[in-house]
Amino acid sequence: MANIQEVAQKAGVSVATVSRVLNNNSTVSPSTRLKVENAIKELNYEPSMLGRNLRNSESRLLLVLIPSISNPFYTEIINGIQNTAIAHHYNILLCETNSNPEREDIYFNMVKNKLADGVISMDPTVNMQKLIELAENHSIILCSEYDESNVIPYVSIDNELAAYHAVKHLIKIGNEKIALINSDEKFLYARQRRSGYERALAEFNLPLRKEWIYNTTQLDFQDGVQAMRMLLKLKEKPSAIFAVSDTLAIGALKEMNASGLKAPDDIAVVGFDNISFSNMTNPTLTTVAQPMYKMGCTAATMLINSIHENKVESILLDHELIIRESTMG
Amino acid sequence: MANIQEVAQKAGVSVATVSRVLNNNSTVSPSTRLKVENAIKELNYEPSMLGRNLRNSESRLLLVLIPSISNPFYTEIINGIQNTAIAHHYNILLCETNSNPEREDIYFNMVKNKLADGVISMDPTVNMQKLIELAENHSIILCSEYDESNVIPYVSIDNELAAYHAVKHLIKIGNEKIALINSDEKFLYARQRRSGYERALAEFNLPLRKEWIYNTTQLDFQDGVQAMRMLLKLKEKPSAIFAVSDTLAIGALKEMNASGLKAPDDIAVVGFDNISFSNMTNPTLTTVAQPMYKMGCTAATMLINSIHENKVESILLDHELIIRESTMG
DNA sequence: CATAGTAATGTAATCGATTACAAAATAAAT
DNA sequence: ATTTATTTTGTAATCGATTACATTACTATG
Repeated sequence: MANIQEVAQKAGVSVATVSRVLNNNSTVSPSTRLKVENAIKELNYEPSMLGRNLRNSESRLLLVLIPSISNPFYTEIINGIQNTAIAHHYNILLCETNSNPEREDIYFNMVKNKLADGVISMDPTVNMQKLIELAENHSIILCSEYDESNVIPYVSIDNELAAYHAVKHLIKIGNEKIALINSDEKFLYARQRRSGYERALAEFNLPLRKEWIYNTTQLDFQDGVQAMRMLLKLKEKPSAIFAVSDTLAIGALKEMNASGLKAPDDIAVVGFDNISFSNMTNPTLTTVAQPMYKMGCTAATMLINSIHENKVESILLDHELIIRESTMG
Repeated sequence: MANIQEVAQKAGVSVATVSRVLNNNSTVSPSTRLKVENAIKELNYEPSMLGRNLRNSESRLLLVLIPSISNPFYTEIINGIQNTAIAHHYNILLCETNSNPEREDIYFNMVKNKLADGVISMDPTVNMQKLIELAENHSIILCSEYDESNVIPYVSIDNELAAYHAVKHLIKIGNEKIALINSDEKFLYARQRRSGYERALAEFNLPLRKEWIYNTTQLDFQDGVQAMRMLLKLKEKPSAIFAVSDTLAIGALKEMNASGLKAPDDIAVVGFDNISFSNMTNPTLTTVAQPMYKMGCTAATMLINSIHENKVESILLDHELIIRESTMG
């Protein structure tokens, strides 16, 4: 691959002139511009981003941290991020951390090393301490997951309110014994959603029974299966279930099926996230939809603003309850 | 962020010495090494990859092209790629092309621009012409998808044989009227799987009826729903279905459910890919599993070998038929 | 025609690292 | 003590671009 020197030589001009043509900056006479353009074509020249980035000390690359690409929840968010980034001439680098701190470090280093201009983190297991440290010198946005200290700008939804709405819906359709399948409450969203669940119960004077709250370690289908298995063993079984993730809810439905139970007649189920599978289950799953695409766009816009040294404010977007068969009689 | 000059100054040595400590290359005396290491710590210095990469003209970044991260099929492959890459001190850049040629161009340019050292393409819609052109000067591996011309090394499975096995299984359990839900046959794998389907039918002297072959445009659930809807409208309905993707098969199951039909009693169904959700459906889905993790590892190993100028041969890995409820009486 | 003013191009420093080669410091041998 | 060999360190070129500043080539004006 040719470099700028060779192009300059072939065109019979200096490297500066070639660079000017490349960036169509200052005034280059039409005739020399043509000469340079021809030389570029002939040599099949492509400017090296390494050289350019080193000089400009920017990479126009954005890091997007996700714990696992297998979680369909991230799909639309990433689309939003990507479209927005590309519109601003940035590219994104999808980084799957698998919640592995070492892998996380690799990506943090890319930012420190100027190989990326900023980070959007969607990893709830991210080392917040390190991230905050990184945020002192670099642009970082939290998306969907965030930190209460509000040191790092975030975009998310009101998890407490969303959970409240979901549970209220279950109550409205006649349920009084409502279980919660929650993830590990070390995560902020898990604590917030539990709090919304509790608020709804309290508001209608329904009992809050701790055996109806099951915490999973992961968010896989299998965890939902396991949770439901436990709940069905109870003497007093719940009549409805709010799961904080569609994957858990789908696992729960699967286990109900295996036990010959039907939603919503035997047990009504509400999930969270509106992943594409949630419309493929039998019955289809009632769920809370987050404005994922918009969330992605917003996160990207915030990050790019932050990179350009603009002040950035955290944002909470609206959610929506999508009622399907698993809560419709 | 400090640079190597400042470290050198603080340590009272030359930049060369600092660089030597960084790469713990040649012999640096223990005492100066200590001085340098202290300076590095004090200044919180991290070497700039831009400078290093420019000088070494490598980025140690691998591009992984996928059409869409929403397809769960890629999950394990990517894990394999990532683990192998990291073991060799490479990082991967996940690139979602959305089958958009412009986006594809962006990523191709990153390679031409030395911002990435090589590419693993898993995008069946990739512009093969351009890719082959790129392969003249750069390291490229095709994974799962490939090109018959064999100009670019690939790792895949024997699609014809896998389809043959799947259909033979349907025949063995007593089906004679077997439909094929195939994707667009512009894709090589689609042609190969159809060919395996036809071979199995021919071997058992079963009729090959063109109304039992349905081609979808995409691989979404909805396409499977649509396909099944058409097949159920036929005067003579098939008794079994081989779908070339689990997503299609799951859509088909969904539509059967909606019509009050049960697998396998009314219609047996076999999918392809063994995505995690295929074990969550009701009934669970019989499917052809590809050794996805291994495929990813192999692809990464091949690419890294190729980057290091080693000769690389294409490889076909073994598949496995996983029999579940959708074909078990 | 001389000269000022503007447009076009070139020169060379710079970004932050690596490394061949040169030079200095130290150790070993006579 | 001098020479030689070896270890350690420094100097400066290099990777491929951008850009401030200098210089040259035009144009216009009196």
